Amino acid sequence: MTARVDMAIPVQERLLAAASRLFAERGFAPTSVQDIVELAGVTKGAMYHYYSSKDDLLQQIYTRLLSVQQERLAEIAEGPLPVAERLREAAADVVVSTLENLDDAMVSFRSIHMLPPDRQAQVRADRRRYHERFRALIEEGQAAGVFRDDLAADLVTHQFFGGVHHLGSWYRVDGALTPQAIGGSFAELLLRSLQPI
Amino acid sequence: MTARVDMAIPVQERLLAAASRLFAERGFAPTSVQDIVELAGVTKGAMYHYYSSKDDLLQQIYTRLLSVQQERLAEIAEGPLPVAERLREAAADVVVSTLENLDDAMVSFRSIHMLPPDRQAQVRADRRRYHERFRALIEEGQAAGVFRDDLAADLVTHQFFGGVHHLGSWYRVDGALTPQAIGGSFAELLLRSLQPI
DNA sequence: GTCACGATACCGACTAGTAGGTATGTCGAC
DNA sequence: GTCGACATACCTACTAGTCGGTATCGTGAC
Repeated sequence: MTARVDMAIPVQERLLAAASRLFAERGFAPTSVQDIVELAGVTKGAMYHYYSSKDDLLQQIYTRLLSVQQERLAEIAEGPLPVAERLREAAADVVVSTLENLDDAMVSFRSIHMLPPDRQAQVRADRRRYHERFRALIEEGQAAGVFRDDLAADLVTHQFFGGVHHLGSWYRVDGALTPQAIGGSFAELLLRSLQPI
Repeated sequence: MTARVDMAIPVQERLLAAASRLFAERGFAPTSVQDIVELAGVTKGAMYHYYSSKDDLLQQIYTRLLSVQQERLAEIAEGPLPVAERLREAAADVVVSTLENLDDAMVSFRSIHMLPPDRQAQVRADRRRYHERFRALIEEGQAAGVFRDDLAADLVTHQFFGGVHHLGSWYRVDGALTPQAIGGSFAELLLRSLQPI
């Protein structure tokens, strides 16, 4: 089982990648630390050298993804384009970045409740900030009159991110649709649904 | 811990309700059979008398929800209304029925991969049929020219059900929004995004 | 009416195995 | 010689599921 491991990649990264893969495939609880270290081609000693616990691995996965997405959203949201175009770009981008980090994303979306309550709270707070930044774009467009305002921005955001969270349960890497195509379609759906009456 | 249990409700139902609650809250794997029987106010003997395994409980929860939703969708889809109205009703209804069975729904959406592969396949097949029935409504509308047809019906369906699956992570029973209001808004978003250009 | 008797409903102690985590050992670089 | 980077051996807690047993119920004979 330790055969096909690329030993050039640092042990820390191999462990995190292995954990992400297995957590995404089977879920957090049913994946044993033993499974992870075998896939990474090391032993438990190595894992507990770099990470303090199984929970720690989960949190690192979560943090890694969210920091990437938060950065990209901030850059787009603060850009110079009109609000409708910024929202379109932000929507398409979160789809693409989710699909490009699908293991991490699936784990993040499905396994938060496996963290101890305090870690969980922090994670939720981070995600909430992300959600609010996105929602603010919609509200900005509503205030400017370019989006219909008879639908709560919060609800629209939840509905949209639901679609994003759900990507992992149907997207196939070898399928016909590229991440960019899906992102474009999702963004179009969102923009269209916000078009004033 | 066996204090607040309504002993009038049959043991089988109490067990299923307890399992659904706990699986929804903590996930399948981290919930022990002991937790379930304590919440239901019985012992393991009772549980293994009515159910063959922990997996069996999960499958019963799944089946219970899907059969309800499948029936309701079929009734609506075969109704006499114009296709746009049938889609609106179906969309709103799945939101309402999901929120009315939120524990079951969360478990179904999050814990399929905990079932043994053969059970899992059957469950996926059932869900796929549901998905396809819904998608057929969209395709019918596209063929009739009342929906735009430059977006794949499959993609639209996935995006919409993503929003439905995600309901459990933000909906609060004591919140301001009723299930009907949310269903109405979701349906409006969907219909709007399908409006011809 | 009551008694025998078989079935159903349920109890709770037990087991075999697995899990996360730790303690200690090895070894090469500097 | 000591420090980082791992390996190996092991501990303890906990889990799903089993099993022998009991209590209650339904029912038919008399």
